[in-house]
Amino acid sequence: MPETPTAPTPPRQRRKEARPQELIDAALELFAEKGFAATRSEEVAARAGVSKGTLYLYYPSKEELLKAVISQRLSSEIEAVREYARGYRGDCASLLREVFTEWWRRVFDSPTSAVFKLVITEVRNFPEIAAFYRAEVVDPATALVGSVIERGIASGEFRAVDTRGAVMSLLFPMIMLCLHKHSLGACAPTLEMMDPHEFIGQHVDIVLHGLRGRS
Amino acid sequence: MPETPTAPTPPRQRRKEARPQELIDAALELFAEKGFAATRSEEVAARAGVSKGTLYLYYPSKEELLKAVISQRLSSEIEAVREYARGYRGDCASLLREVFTEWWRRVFDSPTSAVFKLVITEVRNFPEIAAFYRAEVVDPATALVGSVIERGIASGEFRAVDTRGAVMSLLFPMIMLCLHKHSLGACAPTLEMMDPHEFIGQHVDIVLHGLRGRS
Amino acid sequence: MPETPTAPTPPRQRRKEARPQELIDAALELFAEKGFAATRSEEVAARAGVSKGTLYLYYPSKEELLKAVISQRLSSEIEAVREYARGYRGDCASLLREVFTEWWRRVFDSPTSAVFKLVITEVRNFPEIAAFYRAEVVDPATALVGSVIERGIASGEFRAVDTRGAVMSLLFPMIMLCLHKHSLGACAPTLEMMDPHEFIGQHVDIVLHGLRGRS
Amino acid sequence: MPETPTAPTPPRQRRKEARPQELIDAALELFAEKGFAATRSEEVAARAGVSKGTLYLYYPSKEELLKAVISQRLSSEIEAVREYARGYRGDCASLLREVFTEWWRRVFDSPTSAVFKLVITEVRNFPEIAAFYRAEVVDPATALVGSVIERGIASGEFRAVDTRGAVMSLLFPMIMLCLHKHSLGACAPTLEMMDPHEFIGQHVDIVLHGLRGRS
DNA sequence: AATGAATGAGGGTTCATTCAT
DNA sequence: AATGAATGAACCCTCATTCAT
Repeated sequence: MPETPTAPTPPRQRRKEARPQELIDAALELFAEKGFAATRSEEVAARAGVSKGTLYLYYPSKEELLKAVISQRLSSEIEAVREYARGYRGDCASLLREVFTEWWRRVFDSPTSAVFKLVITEVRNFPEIAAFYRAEVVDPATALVGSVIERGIASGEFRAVDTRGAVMSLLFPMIMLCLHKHSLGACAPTLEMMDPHEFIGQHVDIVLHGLRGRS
Repeated sequence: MPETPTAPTPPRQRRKEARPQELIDAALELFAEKGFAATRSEEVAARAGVSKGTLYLYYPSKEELLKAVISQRLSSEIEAVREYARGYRGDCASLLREVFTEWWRRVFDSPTSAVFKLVITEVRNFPEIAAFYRAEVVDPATALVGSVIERGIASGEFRAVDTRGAVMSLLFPMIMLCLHKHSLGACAPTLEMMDPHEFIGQHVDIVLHGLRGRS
Repeated sequence: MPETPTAPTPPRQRRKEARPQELIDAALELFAEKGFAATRSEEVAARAGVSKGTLYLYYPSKEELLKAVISQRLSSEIEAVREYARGYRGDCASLLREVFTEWWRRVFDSPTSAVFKLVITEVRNFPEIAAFYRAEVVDPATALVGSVIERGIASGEFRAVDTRGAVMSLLFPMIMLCLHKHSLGACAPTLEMMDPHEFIGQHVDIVLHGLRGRS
Repeated sequence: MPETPTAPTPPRQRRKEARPQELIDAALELFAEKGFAATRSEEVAARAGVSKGTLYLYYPSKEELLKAVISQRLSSEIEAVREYARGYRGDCASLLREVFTEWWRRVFDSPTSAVFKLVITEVRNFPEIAAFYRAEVVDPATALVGSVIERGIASGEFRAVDTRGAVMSLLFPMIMLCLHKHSLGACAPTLEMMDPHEFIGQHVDIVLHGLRGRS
């Protein structure tokens, strides 16, 4: 009796392979919402649709699950940015405007936005996370954006500001947007809040505008 | 006999007046460092130099202590800003530049900087904090900064951007600076980081510059 | 090698069905012996042969365990009396003598005897227990015994005494017997104490005798 | 400046001497109401109108206070009964009827009624109380009432019942009345309850009536 | 592989007792 | 003598983790 060729993996089988991702997704939601310490591992399992014991079949402890959550999410995003920047051709401002409006808008809408809250919240308790985050996220991002701005300064397109500060001026509000989405923004409809996607565009515009011209 | 080798219990001190502030200070440090849930109430007591039981003489529960920490710290800062803005005479950009460089630098250097991390981290677990923070901090701050920018737009000093977004562009990096100080920034010496005080100045400068001229 | 000297933890047993009753039995013994407040929940668990945590798998709090102890024990006895009285045919005095000598002797010998001490001791702290006990035990018992005595008075078999008082004269010593068993009687062999079973018979005899004849 | 001769002891002075009794009274009320373990020593002090520390000036521990409560109350009652019986002249039934109706009614109305609940509740936790109560209360009372009944049997006034049981038939309801007053009776107005004073009279009447005549 | 009953260390909170004032 | 702030052992309950099924 041949299997239907269009369903190569029966549901049960597929389930099993999907478990780690389902657990990570559930954990990210809950850790970001309530904090790592305040989240019970049974809740994570329940949200992933499995029992408490099953969680421990995939991750040896709650702490390892946390590390997996952070590294797995960030790793895929890092790869996405690399891909992005690699193929880019154009001037400095355009690249920045492009990356920010495209990449950050996607990140803001995705579960990855929650990772920033998680990192902010838990780095001090887990040094490994600090090391990983700095090496894999902060440093590459700073280097990428920083080099673009430096090129802009060298070409006279931008004023001679402190590059590191300019990077912060550009990036910090992006991160804050993600943090806000998962903290105050999740508590009740914030009235006086500009639409996040539009804000990203306006913010990049204001900062790039502010970088131009004579100092 | 150089000194008594047995000092089992330091002499009890009766310091009813000073305790609440000492407990709040200790709690803010620890809550911001490890998170509310991961901080043991005994640690807070120990850092304040009292025993576990004494904490409960002043605050009926760990949760009430948290609320006291947040409201007490913010209340005094709110009062400070009010004082600041009340007596101010000058143009829009000057006011903003003044407030930001003076007030935010002071906040960044003070323990209050930790409150932002605490709020971001815990609002979703404690609705009361959300309500308080929105009513006492977010709304007044947005209104204050927003009205200044609107006046700038009305007078033609600024471009006609979305005011709410401009407020975010200005404020978000200030908050991120505070968050960073108590998360990644506290883990190890960050190499590629501009000096916070200088960054505040440069950031206000860039944004205000970016707000000027034709759209 | 006679036996393994290290038996650190007895093997875990999964006995979901039997646990509730075992916990209730252990709790009744200890609550009656030491009082509710003076009994540690860990003691109850230990006497039931489980760990502290297991207790809370079955009862959400010590207080709920107390309520379960009382209602479970009394409910089954109430059913027994109903059964008893339902099928009875005979004169008043005979019914009373029968019920008392049979039913009370059985109760006295059973763990249920301890419930009376528990109720006396804890009603004032737990209003729910008062309501339950009055509705399910006091009122039905008073009604049952009272109606029998009233029939006796109506038929001229008994003197015209106050029925409610006669009920008390009959029942109070039964309850006191149970209380005594779990208080002074449990402290050391009471010398001058008539055998409880014989006392029940003699007491019913004396009171019924005392109810007869002219007033 | 002469003092008023009608107030030889100024209020403060009088207060100090009255303290032990006030503390005992407060403790009896609270211990009987909530149980020894569930009563906080600060509550006792507060009800006696003093501070926590003052309690420990008069009694070295909560347990010693409990013992003082019980022995002090009972000692004075014991003395009262001795006084009563010493001077009595009359037949057996009359003595019993007299003692019961007079003495028990007074006890029922006084705070002493609470001591019975306290003894029942706490004997098993405090062996000293058991010894004291047995030696000073149970044994003398049993002996006194028992000897009267035995004289009644010897004279043919009573049937040849078991004396110890007859004592129990007489006394148990008196004690139950006291227990009830401080447990269920204190929770809400018990509807179907005969007036205690009248019940005492009727009960003695029924039992003495039941003891008479041929067996 | 999956489950969920069982465990027990750990943490929040209470309260008897002490002691500086 | 009186107070009440301070202490810390003890207790209720939770939850990460284990393991019998």
